[in-house]
Amino acid sequence: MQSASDSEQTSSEVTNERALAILDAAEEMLEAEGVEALSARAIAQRAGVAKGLVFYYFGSTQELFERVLERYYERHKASLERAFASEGDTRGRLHRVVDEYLDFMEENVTYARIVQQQIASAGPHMGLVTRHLRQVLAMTRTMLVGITPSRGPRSAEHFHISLSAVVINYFTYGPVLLGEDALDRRALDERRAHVHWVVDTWLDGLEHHR
Amino acid sequence: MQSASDSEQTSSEVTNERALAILDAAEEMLEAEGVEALSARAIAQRAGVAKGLVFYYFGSTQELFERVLERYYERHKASLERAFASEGDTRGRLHRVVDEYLDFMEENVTYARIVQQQIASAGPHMGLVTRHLRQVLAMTRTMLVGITPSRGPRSAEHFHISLSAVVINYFTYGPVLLGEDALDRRALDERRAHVHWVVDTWLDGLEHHR
DNA sequence: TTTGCATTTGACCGCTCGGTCAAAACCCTG
DNA sequence: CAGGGTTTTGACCGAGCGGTCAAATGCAAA
Repeated sequence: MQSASDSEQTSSEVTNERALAILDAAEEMLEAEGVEALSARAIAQRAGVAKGLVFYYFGSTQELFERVLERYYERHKASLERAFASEGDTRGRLHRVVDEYLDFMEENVTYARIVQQQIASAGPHMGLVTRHLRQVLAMTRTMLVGITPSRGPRSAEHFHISLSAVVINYFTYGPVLLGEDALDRRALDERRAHVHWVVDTWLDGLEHHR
Repeated sequence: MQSASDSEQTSSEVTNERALAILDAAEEMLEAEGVEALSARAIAQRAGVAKGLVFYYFGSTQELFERVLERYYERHKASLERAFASEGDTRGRLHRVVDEYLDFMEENVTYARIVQQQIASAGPHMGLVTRHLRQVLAMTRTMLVGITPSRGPRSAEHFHISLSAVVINYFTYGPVLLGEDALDRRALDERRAHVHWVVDTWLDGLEHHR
């Protein structure tokens, strides 16, 4: 096989066994220790592999990190598309999207953290993150067409930012403001009810405004 | 004068001229280069001072960073308290709080970034950030008493998280999703209108629910 | 002027980082 | 078995980091 570092460019799969081990190790460390604990040495050790192999397969730690982000995003996208494709009126579909979004975040709090962190710090992976987030925005936009005006303070863009803020920030701010049990089952269900209430209130407000 | 590193503990002022220069330099660098560019060397150079002085006055780079955070927070708090203290009914006061919040964020985007970053990365200054954010939550809570139920999905806690999410995230996600001009005067005014609409819709919904 | 303390300096230490690379190990084919 | 490409290793490099500290400087009181 060729040195893998130049054999793929976009979001193609990592097939090689060792490369996958490295990728998994990186993701595990990210979940367990946080992004600042990541280093080629530590990842290699966790994967049971020599440090050089990280660079052999991924070229640089940055590229490795991007592959981890890609994997997260693929799951995120698949999860949302499922909900977007569902049947019913906009209100019902929107509730399903929100549920899917919340489900995903429950199981991937780390993803929420990384994205917020990258955005807030203008980190080195902004290009990737930008591309991803804009695709999600595009989904929301097509879904809200006909419901929201195309410009102004009630445009789909504003709702998208607000809604994803309401969803995502709970997972980062919640534990800080309410204590660690903010991510308990009970608390999460309560938050879910809150988000659904927010969605309904907004939709009512939008209808009323027309 | 005593070695300043142990002369103060909480949020007391930095009076010394050189210490202030260092503090200002740190804040400037934070605004200009981002948090990862911060280093004792770089800050000292920008302040026109030897590196050792940073440790002489602040003990460690961590403590220096905390002082920068403190200063931001003092301004934030002062800004919000002004609005909370205003006259009128809850709706009017809430709009004033939101306006003040938006004004503050416009002028201190860096603060928004740092806080989000610390929270998202469980950074080394979580204790400080937690203390600050909880004080702000306490303000919101007292303001919404009688309007929101004390528990459940429409509690003041949920609204606080949602509202501050809607306010703050625009400054971090906006430029990513809508392009750099998301922070233009025009775009910011539009966002302001959106946030006010959100507040009104929520208050209407809350009244309707009682 | 001398003494003593507070302030200021920057060379220096130990450490970790990302990344390189020559050599070793592995593996398939002739 | 021999040869040759691929994969894997880990010592090594230069750079930057936070932090220390002995020495230099400034300064005010005796």
